[in-house]
Amino acid sequence: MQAICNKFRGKNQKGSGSKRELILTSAFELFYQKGYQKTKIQDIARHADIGKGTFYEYFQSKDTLLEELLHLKIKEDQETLDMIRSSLDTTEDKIIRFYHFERENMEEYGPRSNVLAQEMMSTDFSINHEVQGLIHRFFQMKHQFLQSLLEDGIHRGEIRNTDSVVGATALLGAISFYTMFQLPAQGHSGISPDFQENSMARDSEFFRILFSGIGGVSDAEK
Amino acid sequence: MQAICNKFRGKNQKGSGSKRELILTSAFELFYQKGYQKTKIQDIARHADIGKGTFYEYFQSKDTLLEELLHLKIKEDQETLDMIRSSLDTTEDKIIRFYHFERENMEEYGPRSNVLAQEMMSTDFSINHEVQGLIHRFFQMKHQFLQSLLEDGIHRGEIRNTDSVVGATALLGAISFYTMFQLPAQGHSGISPDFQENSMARDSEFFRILFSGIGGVSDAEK
Amino acid sequence: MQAICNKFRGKNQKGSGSKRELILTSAFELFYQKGYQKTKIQDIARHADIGKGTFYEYFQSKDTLLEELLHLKIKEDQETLDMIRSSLDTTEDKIIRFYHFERENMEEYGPRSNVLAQEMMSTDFSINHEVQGLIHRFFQMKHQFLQSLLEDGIHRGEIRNTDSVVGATALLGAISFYTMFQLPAQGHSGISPDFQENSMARDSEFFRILFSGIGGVSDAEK
Amino acid sequence: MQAICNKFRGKNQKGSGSKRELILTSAFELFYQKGYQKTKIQDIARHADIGKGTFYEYFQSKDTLLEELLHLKIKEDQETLDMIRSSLDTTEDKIIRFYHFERENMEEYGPRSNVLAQEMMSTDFSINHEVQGLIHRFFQMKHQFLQSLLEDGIHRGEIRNTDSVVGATALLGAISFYTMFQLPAQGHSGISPDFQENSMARDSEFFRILFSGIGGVSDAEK
DNA sequence: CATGAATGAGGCTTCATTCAT
DNA sequence: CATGAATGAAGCCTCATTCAT
Repeated sequence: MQAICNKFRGKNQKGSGSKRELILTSAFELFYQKGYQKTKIQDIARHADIGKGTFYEYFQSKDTLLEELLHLKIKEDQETLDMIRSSLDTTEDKIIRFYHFERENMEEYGPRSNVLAQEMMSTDFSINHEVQGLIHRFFQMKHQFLQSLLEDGIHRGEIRNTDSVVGATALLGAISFYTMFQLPAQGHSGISPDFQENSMARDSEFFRILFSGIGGVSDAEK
Repeated sequence: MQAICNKFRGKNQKGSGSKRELILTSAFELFYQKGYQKTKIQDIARHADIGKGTFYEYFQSKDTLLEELLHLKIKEDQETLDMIRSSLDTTEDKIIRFYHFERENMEEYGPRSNVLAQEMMSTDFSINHEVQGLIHRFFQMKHQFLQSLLEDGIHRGEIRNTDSVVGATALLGAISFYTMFQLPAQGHSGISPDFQENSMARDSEFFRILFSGIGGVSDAEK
Repeated sequence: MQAICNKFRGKNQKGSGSKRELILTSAFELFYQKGYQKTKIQDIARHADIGKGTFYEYFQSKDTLLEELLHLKIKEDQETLDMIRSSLDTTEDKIIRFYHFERENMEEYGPRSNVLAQEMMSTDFSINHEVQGLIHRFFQMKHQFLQSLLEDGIHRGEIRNTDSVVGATALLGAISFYTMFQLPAQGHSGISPDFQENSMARDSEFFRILFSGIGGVSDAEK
Repeated sequence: MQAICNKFRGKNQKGSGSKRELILTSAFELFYQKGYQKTKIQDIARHADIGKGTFYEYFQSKDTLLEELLHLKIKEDQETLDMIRSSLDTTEDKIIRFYHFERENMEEYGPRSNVLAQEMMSTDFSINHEVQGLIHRFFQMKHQFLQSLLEDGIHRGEIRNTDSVVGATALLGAISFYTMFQLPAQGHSGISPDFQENSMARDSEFFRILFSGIGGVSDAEK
């Protein structure tokens, strides 16, 4: 997300872009922390240490900012996902990398266990249709990434022959929640107290579940 | 949700309770459909066919209403989950029943692919700390349900010996997303066009993935 | 203008209409006195002795209010003009009545020598196209009234055979300015100090000019 | 208006004056086209092809600019009017020349049927008292010009013996409106569709009305 | 109890003006 | 002199909440 400004520019761009980037970063962080609605322009300005009016030198509106933020995030994430997809790793490793990608995303912003994605699903976001579509695209992107991963894996024999659409959905959900529950909710202990430690071992366990399911011992083990 | 009022009463309860129940139901439905922020008191009043002032005869504030709604929902869901848990079904069937429970929840309200749960995660909800806690409890409840299901299943040998915390998280995420993506997003085709048909077959596939994972063919199959 | 509320109702109308009328009257008065732009919603609210929010109970926006005000004014004026036109008076008397109508209009509102009409011509008004059109209609109405008066007068032999379009324009301008300059500008003496007295005699002189022009003695007088 | 800067200098004058003049011209043009309120400092700067800050090198404020613009316009117009007044033409010709002067004024700026004068009457202009007075003086100047023309004409026997104050008012109004209605309103057909053609013949008719009035046939014609 | 008219705090946005470069 | 990025006062509008009937 640091490179945001080098990748995308709205119509309002000014000289250096450093302040524009500052606003983007501040806004993104606050949206993660407090949500879109509760983040006031004033908050963004204060956080970026600029005047309220300055915001509007760089962005047409709060809505426009969100739009751009989503565009950027989608573009950026898409690139990362493409890189993972085209790597030479096994399907399993690619999925693990996706998980780490999600996790870094989450850790980078805000102390709350809140995913922008989750928030985006909120219909409170449906201020304009443009944003609605972007949010949709955001999910679709991740879903399609996993889907293509599965299809490729199936083709290569690394993945059991499953419905890739269903599989991608399950994977996305499992990974999203697993990621989300790692961060402690603000002021409340996490979903489970145990979640704060042993992350390495727990991650292994998580992947084992993803790949082998929770089902009873396989016939082979008998 | 129809039975909400018979199960729980806030401090404000008045005589009949029927109007109170009407408000609760209306609010719940609208929150599902449009989100908390975008649902105005006026909307609730209109939907319940009462005056705006009447709302405040039964609830101290919009926040209070949400609090109570969550309390009720938690209580109600808790009861349902307890019933499932104490049934004589196999662990697998219990999980399937949980999925159907989630799905009914989703289908009952609103045309949008919006889960109150998802929305609740949104920090836009965090108007007061009380609500924050409730939202947390809401997730924790489902998580703990699945966790105990897993532990019980492991004990009974129906479930592979897994970390129940991690497993419950993965299950909850997978089921939540799978449920969520079944409903078409407003104005946008669902996450995948294929998702609109063959629900029976797809569900089977989904559960197969949950139980057997996506991993390659087991040794036994060789 | 007093009867405004009985003649026209926007979509927002509430019960009695008396408060709505109060707002309309207050706004109309303030627009006359201070102009549209300089009149703040707060001003209207204070003048009508209501809360700022109350304004929006009765009108969708400041723009909408202006629109309605123009609609009303046009409707009302149109009726008055129709009444004058269809009366049995001579054309000359009808024109005199039109002058008095304009003058009453002016005296009714505000201490300033400002005509809503003049103000309306200001492109500052061009907030939306709807309003633009209304302002245009406003002038057109008066112009057409005078035009039809002239045509009728010519037909009846009371008026010299003139181009009615040109004649109506000249009449409208002369009457508007003559009316306008009667009221002292705020803080400045009127256009001419003499304008404050002898209004009867001056009016006669004005009409003599309208009917006989300023040209030299007619041949008949020689 | 091109000669504006050579004729008048405010307190802020700097070296060359050419940039100052540029700003004045740009501002004047834009005020005519869009109105004072809707013309932003940014617009003026862009139109004059200078930086926004540069504006403030030459003028203390937007208000000050308007003040000066009015001062200049008054001075310039005054000179033109003095020239007309002191010419050897007949009174009738002088009035015709005044009309053409007004008309050129109008045609020179902007496509809108908007007279700065009209706009000036708008109290939206009354940002400070100084400006109010200037606007008043602006009208008074034209009024006095016509008044002195009439008095002179009466003295010379070219004009019927009329009240010169009233006569000047009627003339100013008639000429102003006749001028104004020649230009089509933005987006709306002019006050009358016929107004777009035959300007020569129409002008003659207009002056005939001014000089002979609209009254019935004179006795002599009988 | 029921109502809805009234309210004003609070949010987004505009734009004249300042000031560091 | 020239610039334009930065600013914040001020305006419009929303909506949760109150209160008189």
